[in-house]
Amino acid sequence: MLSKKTKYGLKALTFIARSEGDLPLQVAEIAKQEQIPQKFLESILLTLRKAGILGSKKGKHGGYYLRETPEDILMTDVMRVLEGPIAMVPCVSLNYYEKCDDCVDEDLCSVNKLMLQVRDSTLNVFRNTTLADLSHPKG
Amino acid sequence: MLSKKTKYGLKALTFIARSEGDLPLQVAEIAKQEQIPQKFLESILLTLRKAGILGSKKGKHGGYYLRETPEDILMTDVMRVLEGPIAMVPCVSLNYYEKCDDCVDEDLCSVNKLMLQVRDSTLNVFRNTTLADLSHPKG
DNA sequence: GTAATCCCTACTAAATTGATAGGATTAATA
DNA sequence: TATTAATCCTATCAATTTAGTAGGGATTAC
Repeated sequence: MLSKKTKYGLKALTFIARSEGDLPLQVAEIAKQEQIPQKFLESILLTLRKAGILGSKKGKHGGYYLRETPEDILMTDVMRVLEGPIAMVPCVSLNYYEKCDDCVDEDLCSVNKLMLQVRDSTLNVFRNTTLADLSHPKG
Repeated sequence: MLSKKTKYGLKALTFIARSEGDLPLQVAEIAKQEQIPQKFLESILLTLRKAGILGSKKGKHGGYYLRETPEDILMTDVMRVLEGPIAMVPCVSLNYYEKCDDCVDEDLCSVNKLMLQVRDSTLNVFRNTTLADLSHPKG
């Protein structure tokens, strides 16, 4: 299951991408429009900012904005920040590889074999989808 | 993350497929060979039996066996039984569709748009992978 | 200097996961 | 028929994760 965190994060990013003004958008505004608990959203946007996807401005009239144009924001990056590793098992993870302690030979492991394919196909989707793709009515 | 249940289930199925004798295999044997807690594995194999993927024989010299040949056991079925719906959100699920209560228009929803693609690509893998594929040394 | 806004830490309730425990039921066989 | 070996079933439990809440600190516009 997709976590609410990821779901809210994606919705918020899309909302910001669609607004595309010069002014930063406030958490309160996004939370209201997208029906997301404000405090929860706050922590999510903070994560996205720390990851370099969002920028922020503090104080009055502050808020969040995209660091790059939607066309340049890939889902690989967004999903890794929000949902964690794309691989479903560490032994097929590109960025967080870890050998299973119980696994004698990865080439013989059915879990490895299957999840490798799933990872590749999922990665293929994320690598070819930008925030712009998600923000347009059709596409 | 893939659950241990699914991981163990896949390993057990592969083990049974590779053994391919006439005799049913006992939980204790599989658990020992695959390093799986026996009681946990018991409940997993029971689930697979109730789903029609495994058959069982009770009593002395009993055990579990495949109901079909490995070539005919699709990962779509196995994964649905072990891990649940393949879709990461109910609104893109084929078998368990549910509309999001907060979502005004699915065609405009970025989460829907992205997860639909992920579901399709994952489903494509599962539909084209059989237990036989996972059981052979190469493939 | 005040109001608005992000920033940060800590806490918590509920759900899920990964088991374990104990025994009921069934079947082979001596 | 008694024994043994297996599946079957229910209940319980600890640890972890998820989804949030609470409260305030820091910063900036005006």
